[in-house]
Amino acid sequence: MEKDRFYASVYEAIQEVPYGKVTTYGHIARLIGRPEYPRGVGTALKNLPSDANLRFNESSVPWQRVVNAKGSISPRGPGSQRRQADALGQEGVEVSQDAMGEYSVNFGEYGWFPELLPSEEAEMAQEQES
DNA sequence: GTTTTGACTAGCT
DNA sequence: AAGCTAGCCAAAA
Repeated sequence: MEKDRFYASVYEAIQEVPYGKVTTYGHIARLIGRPEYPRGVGTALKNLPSDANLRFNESSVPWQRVVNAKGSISPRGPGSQRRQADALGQEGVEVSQDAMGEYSVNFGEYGWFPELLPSEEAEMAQEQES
């Protein structure tokens, strides 16, 4: 199904976000060729399986490295924001919390926004050979 | 089945 | 500058 391919693309793209860096839902959407559907990236993450036997699951996909365009951790279930903030802190990403309780990261220091996925660059290089 | 919600965002007020 | 809208479409209701 098309949606499954979309999910897989989302997970694959997120796996290329480097340790200690963060990117946005919108950026992932653009990287996989669906610039108009950043919301789908969020949906895919919401449905990320916990089952360790599956190819894509909570430990194989660095879900914590995805934040919203404002640089903050998107609100969802209670405690979930805190969990993500902790996960990021674990890998050296500073997460600050404002008076409103909103967690955010500094893109200048931690942002990761390539034009192409590293894997795609590799393919491009491959084609150059002759 | 149909309708509403929502890990979103760029563009307008 | 803070808030609203349209567009998006899978999930949940």
